[in-house]
Amino acid sequence: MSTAAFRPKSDFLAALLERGYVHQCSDLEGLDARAKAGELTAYIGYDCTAPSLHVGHLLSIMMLSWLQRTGGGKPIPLMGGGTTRVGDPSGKDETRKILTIEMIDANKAAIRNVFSKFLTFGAGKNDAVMADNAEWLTKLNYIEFLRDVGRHFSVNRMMSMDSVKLRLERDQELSFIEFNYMCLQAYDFVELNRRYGCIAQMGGSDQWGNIVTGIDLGRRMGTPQLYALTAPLLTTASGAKMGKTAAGAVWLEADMLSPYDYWQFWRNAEDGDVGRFLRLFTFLPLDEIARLEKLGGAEINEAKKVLANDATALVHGAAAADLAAETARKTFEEGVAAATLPTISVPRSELDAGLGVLTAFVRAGLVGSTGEARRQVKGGGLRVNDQPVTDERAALDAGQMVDGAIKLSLGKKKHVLLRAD
RNA sequence: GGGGGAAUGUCCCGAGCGGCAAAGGGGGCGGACUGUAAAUCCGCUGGCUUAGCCUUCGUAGGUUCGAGUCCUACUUCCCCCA
Repeated sequence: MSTAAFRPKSDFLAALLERGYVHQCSDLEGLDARAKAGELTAYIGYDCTAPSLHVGHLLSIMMLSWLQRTGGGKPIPLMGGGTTRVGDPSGKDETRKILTIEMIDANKAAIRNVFSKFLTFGAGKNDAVMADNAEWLTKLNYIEFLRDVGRHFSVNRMMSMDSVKLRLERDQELSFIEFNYMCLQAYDFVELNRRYGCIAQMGGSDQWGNIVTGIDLGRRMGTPQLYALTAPLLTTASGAKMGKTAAGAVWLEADMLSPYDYWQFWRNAEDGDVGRFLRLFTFLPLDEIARLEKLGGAEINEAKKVLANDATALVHGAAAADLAAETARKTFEEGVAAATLPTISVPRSELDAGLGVLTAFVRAGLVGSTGEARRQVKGGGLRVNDQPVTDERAALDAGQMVDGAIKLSLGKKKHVLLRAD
């Protein structure tokens, strides 16, 4: 369906469309009417494959938040406590490793708390509800499930779905357990409708097939009309997948990625992405965003700071965002070591004995091995207290401490303070 | 069941006459230029106590002074025939 010509009547869809959250929708008008009436209960499912969500998930969390703050209805984040045990084959060319149930439960527990920063939970009409499909999926009886639910699935149609077709065309293995994933996800939709009157599922564009399968199952099993809404896959202006680097994903949990590094991630956004990111990842009014987006040349950096501050405040709180901004200002604009940079400590005795520079950088986690440290020295990438390291045999000692710490830097952006204890 | 092919630097893709720490990409990291951006150019991209040593080419053996390369068995994947 074309989204361009559509004129939404609900604040919810208006916000989503204006800000660029919508990729595909099964029925914009129908969804719009329900949101206008404030009756749109919608869910998004989250896999429990890692102990933290990352920026890729943020887009969908924002959608749930918009649903609540525009009064369009009730958001339901669904933990995939059950479906993660099976594994989603969508967009994967290989069978995913099966996680142990203990790992899944641990991940689930870690993931849950992010949502409290974006949603208000409770029993009220617009209050969010946390669900977990392990609650119903693990209790299913195989025979009953096949009779009640399985008979509604057409294998012929499932074979034609992208996620399945891709594997078959490439002659890659698609195990039975994965083939069942979409049945379970479809059943989730029906179950959430029964439990909470949920009528819409949102998600990334890769989830379209799974969502539509759920709608179809709902029709056959007698639910009211269900709706699908997907968000675009995010890439940076230069075409790279967003939020994934070799160093790791941009996690939302502070113990997986510090608020300072999270702030830096947004601060380093490409020029061409700033406007889009402001619309998608902050709640700033659109006219304000339009003003920031127009800044040219070096002034765009002001917009990037706003982006970094707001995006960090949403996930880690305003205080952490301010601290990160202040640390960055001192580090980059004044060249002073701020006290809040990531810190490591070494025993005082070790420092007094003279700690090798290479070892120090490895300890700080800035490089992976002394070999890498050597190479960085040759390339001029390492600095101690802002002085380039030229001699790889040099040693650090207490005499180099400035305000009780030695500042180690890799490149221009990565800094760690070394303290003695 | 029969026949043929494949597995390479623990990010990915991919070359590799028996002398190999192993071509080339992509990605990543660093440098220069800038604005903590992009683009461009340059360097790096197994480990260590670095004139040297150690460990890597699906697994296990074998031939050889020497094996990613040859032989045998096994594992996994793909193709063709039944």
